[in-house]
Amino acid sequence: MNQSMTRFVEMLSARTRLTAIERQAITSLPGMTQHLTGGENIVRFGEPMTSACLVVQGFCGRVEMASGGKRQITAVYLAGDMPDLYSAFQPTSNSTMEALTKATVFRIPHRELGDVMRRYPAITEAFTRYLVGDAAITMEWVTNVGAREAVSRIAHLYCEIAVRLGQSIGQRFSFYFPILQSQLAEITGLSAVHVNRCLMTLRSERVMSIERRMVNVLDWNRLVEMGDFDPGYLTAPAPQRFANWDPEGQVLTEQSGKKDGIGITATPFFVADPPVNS
Amino acid sequence: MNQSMTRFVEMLSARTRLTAIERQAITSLPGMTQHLTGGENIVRFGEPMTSACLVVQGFCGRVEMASGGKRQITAVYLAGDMPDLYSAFQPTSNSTMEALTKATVFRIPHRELGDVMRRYPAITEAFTRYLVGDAAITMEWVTNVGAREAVSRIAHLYCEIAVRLGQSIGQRFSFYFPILQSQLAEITGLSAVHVNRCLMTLRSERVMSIERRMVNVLDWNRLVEMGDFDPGYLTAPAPQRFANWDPEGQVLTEQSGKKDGIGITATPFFVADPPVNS
DNA sequence: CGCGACTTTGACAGATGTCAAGGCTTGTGG
DNA sequence: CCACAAGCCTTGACATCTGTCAAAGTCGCG
Repeated sequence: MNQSMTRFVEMLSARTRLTAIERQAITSLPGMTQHLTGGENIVRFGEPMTSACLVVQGFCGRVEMASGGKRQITAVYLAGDMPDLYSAFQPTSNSTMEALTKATVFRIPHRELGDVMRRYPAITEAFTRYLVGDAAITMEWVTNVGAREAVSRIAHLYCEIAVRLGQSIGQRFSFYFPILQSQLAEITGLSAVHVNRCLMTLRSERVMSIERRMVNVLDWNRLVEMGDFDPGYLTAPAPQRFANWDPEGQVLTEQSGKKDGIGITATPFFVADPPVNS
Repeated sequence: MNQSMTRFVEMLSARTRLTAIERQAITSLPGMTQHLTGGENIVRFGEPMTSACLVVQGFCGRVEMASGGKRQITAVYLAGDMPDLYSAFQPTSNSTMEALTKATVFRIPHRELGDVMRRYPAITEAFTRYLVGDAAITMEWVTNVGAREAVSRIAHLYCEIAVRLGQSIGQRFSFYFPILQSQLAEITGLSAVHVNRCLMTLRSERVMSIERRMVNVLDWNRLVEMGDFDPGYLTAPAPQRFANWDPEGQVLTEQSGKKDGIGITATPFFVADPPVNS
């Protein structure tokens, strides 16, 4: 669990400057580990929710049903993602979430998330920015599915996953992404057969290949080009922070952040309960 | 401007319980009115932003470019929407926003938005829930473009717009939605010619017709069915609220909310600056 | 009244979907 | 360790939807 939680905190930190205390408050959030088999539902559409989950291992996704039983996967979540963080703000599920592969999730009660947001306003901020980042990905998916042709859509997806996994290093590299071709079809809005044809094309052109669930990128530049991929939507230029902004304009270091542990700093927006030191 | 601002506050209130004071704090946000012609850019991709805008009149949208100059509209915003509220949290534009028709927007400086969020934690919450709602729409668009065939996509879009405009009353009704067929094509990921063919089908089957930019819904049930439309994603079941939660479990009325005007209530999460009464 | 911007139509091309069969992997049980 | 079964991948033939191109028709604005 630890590693995925660390990853989650890193993603938050990429958009919001968090102190060590705040980071730890997130890391030590309690929850319940749950193991899932591929295809198993995590939450169903319309259900009331009382917890949000962190993906610890494996891959999860959101699925929407269209008429004729056609399925559309509208989001994919990797280890370290928190797919339904939104539910902490709106506790009714607005789509079905399922494990795309064998997966482990860590369910954190909304109550705990609420507590931590109340104690640390910067964490609320961080969550909101995380949601903003998520929305940017979804928007890019609209473009992917709406404006690119088949091979591009698939190439784009693999580019995105590679970057999100932090694996896109150099021209050639491999990563584990055990998604079925039928699921790729549901992601890209294509038929499974056509996905297969596209993968064959990518393979025969020495751009990428898939062997026993491992994705081998053979020519990253080419893949990026074919996928019309610009990673800009995955990152924020610089981390921000409103809460507890240092009055002197001095950047909060992990040092100065630690002050939160002893008392209230200069300009708190929240009246913080004293942080619990586990 | 007033009417669209009221609409915005209503949309916030649908998801977050706001007091009269808080609502007024939003309503009286200062800004600058700006008039735009159809096709004109509001913000370009990647630009730093210092304000967010409320759509006062007309229709705006986000546009992403794919290779070969193909454009995809990933979101449409109506009067009362705040298309780039996200920028208050992440002040770099992540897509180009343009006026889809002649439009008027009201630009509110981030500074002011930040102020109001700082003073009223419930407003921060409300903004976050608004962003969550926006994301739900975007996700539905992925499904629309990825999993439905041409006529359905178009029908679905019109259903969504009708509901968002609050115009879907009864079996037959009309509303003004002056979008070009070429823009419809950019929204649905189809070619303009094919959009035309689909519109002709809808017309000949007496489901809906378009006359001089007015959309006439002739058979709402049928349109909903053809569009595979379920309005669930547009609404939240019940408004929520964390901030200043009444300790007795008593519901905040506009009365009790007014207490905020005089001082700090029992369990504030924020140390509020005294609200400014304009 | 005339021009420019949209819409409408037709003919044709191309991309992607569907159906169906056969070949591989992978995991399980003997 | 082998054999089998189930699920997944691959391929081919063919159908269909949607895109492209081009021209004519319509609407609205100056």
